[in-house]
Amino acid sequence: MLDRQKVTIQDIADKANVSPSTVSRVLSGNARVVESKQTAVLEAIRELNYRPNIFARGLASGQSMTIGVLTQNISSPIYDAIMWGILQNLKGSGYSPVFADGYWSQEAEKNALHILLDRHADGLIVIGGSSPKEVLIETAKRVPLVVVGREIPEISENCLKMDDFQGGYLATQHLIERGHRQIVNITGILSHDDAVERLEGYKKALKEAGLAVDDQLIVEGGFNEQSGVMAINILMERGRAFSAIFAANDQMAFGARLALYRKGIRVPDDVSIIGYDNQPTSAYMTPPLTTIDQPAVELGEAASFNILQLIKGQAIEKTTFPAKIVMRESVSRLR
Amino acid sequence: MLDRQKVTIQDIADKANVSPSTVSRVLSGNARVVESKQTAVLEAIRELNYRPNIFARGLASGQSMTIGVLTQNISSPIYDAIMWGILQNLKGSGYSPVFADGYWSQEAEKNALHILLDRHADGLIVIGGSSPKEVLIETAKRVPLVVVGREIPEISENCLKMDDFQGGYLATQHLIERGHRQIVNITGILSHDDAVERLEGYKKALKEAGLAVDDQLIVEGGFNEQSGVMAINILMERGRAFSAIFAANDQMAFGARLALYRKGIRVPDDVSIIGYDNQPTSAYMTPPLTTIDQPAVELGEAASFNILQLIKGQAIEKTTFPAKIVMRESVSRLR
DNA sequence: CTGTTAGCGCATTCAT
DNA sequence: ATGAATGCGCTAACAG
Repeated sequence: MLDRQKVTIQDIADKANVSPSTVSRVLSGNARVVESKQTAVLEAIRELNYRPNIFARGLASGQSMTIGVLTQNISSPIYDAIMWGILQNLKGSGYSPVFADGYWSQEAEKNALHILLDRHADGLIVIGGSSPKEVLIETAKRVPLVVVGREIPEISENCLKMDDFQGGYLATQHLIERGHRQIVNITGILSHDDAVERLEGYKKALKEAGLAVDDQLIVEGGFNEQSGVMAINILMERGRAFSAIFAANDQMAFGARLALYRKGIRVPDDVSIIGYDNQPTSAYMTPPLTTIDQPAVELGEAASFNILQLIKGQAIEKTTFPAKIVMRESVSRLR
Repeated sequence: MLDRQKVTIQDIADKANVSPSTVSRVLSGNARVVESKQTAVLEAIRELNYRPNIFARGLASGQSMTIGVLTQNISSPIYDAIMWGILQNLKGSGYSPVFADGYWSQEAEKNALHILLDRHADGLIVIGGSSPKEVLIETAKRVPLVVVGREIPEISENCLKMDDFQGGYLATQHLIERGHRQIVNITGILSHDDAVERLEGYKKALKEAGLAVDDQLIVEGGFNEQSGVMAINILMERGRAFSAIFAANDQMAFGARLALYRKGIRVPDDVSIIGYDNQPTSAYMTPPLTTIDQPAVELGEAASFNILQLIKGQAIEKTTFPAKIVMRESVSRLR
């Protein structure tokens, strides 16, 4: 055992000729301390390079001053944007984020949730995921919770989400309006609510336009580029003709686009594509991709703002993030 | 303050008719306990759904049972792969990883390091980064440390890295061998050692072949796709002709490729590209990209293996990861 | 405003 | 093999 953390609050107290409590007070800022002692303590802290022991602090106060963030895949661009938003708003709040990754697996996600709970996170931000809603409802009773990207009626106030159904609807409608009738849907992981909703939106738009929902034109993807590529292969094998694709996120849209490109199929001349998320990278990188806007950074900011409010015991107001199409040139009009 | 964590070790002791010490013993497994009491305790734990308080445990034991991982950008594919390797090896070790992100900024990185230290991580894995080496040397004295992707002579045993110089050299040599003489280098962030080394390797290969190093053909990138795109724009403005590009990572190679594509320049027919990292996504997604292999998962596995060894006070053996070219069809032979 | 006291929940002596 | 006692470093009443 290394003996770093040798200097304790008592050492500071001694050096500054005050009691430990006084040191604690200037540290927390919860009570007034005479100027002279204040500076003496601060000076001692600096000289001795004192760092509070978070274990002792957590044990005594019951708070960890951390916000647990449960994600599905830390290294996905959309999560990156959300996390960025979270960080921005947490800065200066005194709380630090602690991340745990669900790796798109329900088992790992459960485990990650436990880790966060065990670490006594003062608040929890759950981004998407496939945790049974009962688990989240139960969790919400024990600790301030904000769920991003899912709508759970029982704890609706804790949820922050875009209208995925509407997004899927708009995307599909956009294609229909442009004359497309054989429209593919590359869905997300269907154990995730948002994926299902986007699919339902797609179906609704078709039905509303009097078009049949053709299962052969629906392929379940995995929210990553590879699955977009594979989806095209699957579609080719099925042999159904199509003139447009609605992919449930930009990464899959991107994969699909590349797969088409390799087969010599042009976008949007031969096939139109619309994605989802409006990821900066997609926007900037790919040949222009029409997509549905997912205000990820804003979602993240709202999430951390809300969790802070909840921790402070203050009310939160429900913000809604409407679905919105961002048009670029990956959809063409059919004649 | 919520009163979750109501059930303590004392509750278990009471229910199982033993002393708290005994409960602690079965929990840690550090001492023999009679079978009957053992099962009684386990039963009580299960029934009361007991979870140890990590603060109390950390305070009493001085250990956190966590490994701090300092990254530069959690959401970068290469870090993702490294982290995956780390996770694999940590599983079942009793240690959990805790992540902190340096966001490619020295300031944020310093902060992240402090966070990890404050959390009393029992070991630290620092992936790349731009922390002054003095800081790392000092840190290594206080806590078991493994540095991935940097070579620091003073703590060489703690370092785990590929030969970036050799990688840059090989990549450039490969292009030269194929007849290219005007070779662009889109470098990484030059405050990072690995970026500098790849650049130096590039220069060495040029000189060795009797080619001049032309500053106009060198562009500093940011290790992401966007900077690859921008690099091409910058090059176009400069107006220097070139027939090949060596990009210091696959993401930038990818960006460069797209930028070229948009300008109607074909790869590899008009311009050859070689990347760095051999990222699965690149390999799978982009039109084949010749690249330098970066065994990220293996690096991650080695890192966590080593950190575990260090914590146990056991010796580690120095593994070397040689640079290796992975050839696909993004480099053509010039006639 | 400040010092004193008493735990927070657990691991770890030390006895037995 | 097991219980009792002690303390990890800090915060939060409680007095003054």
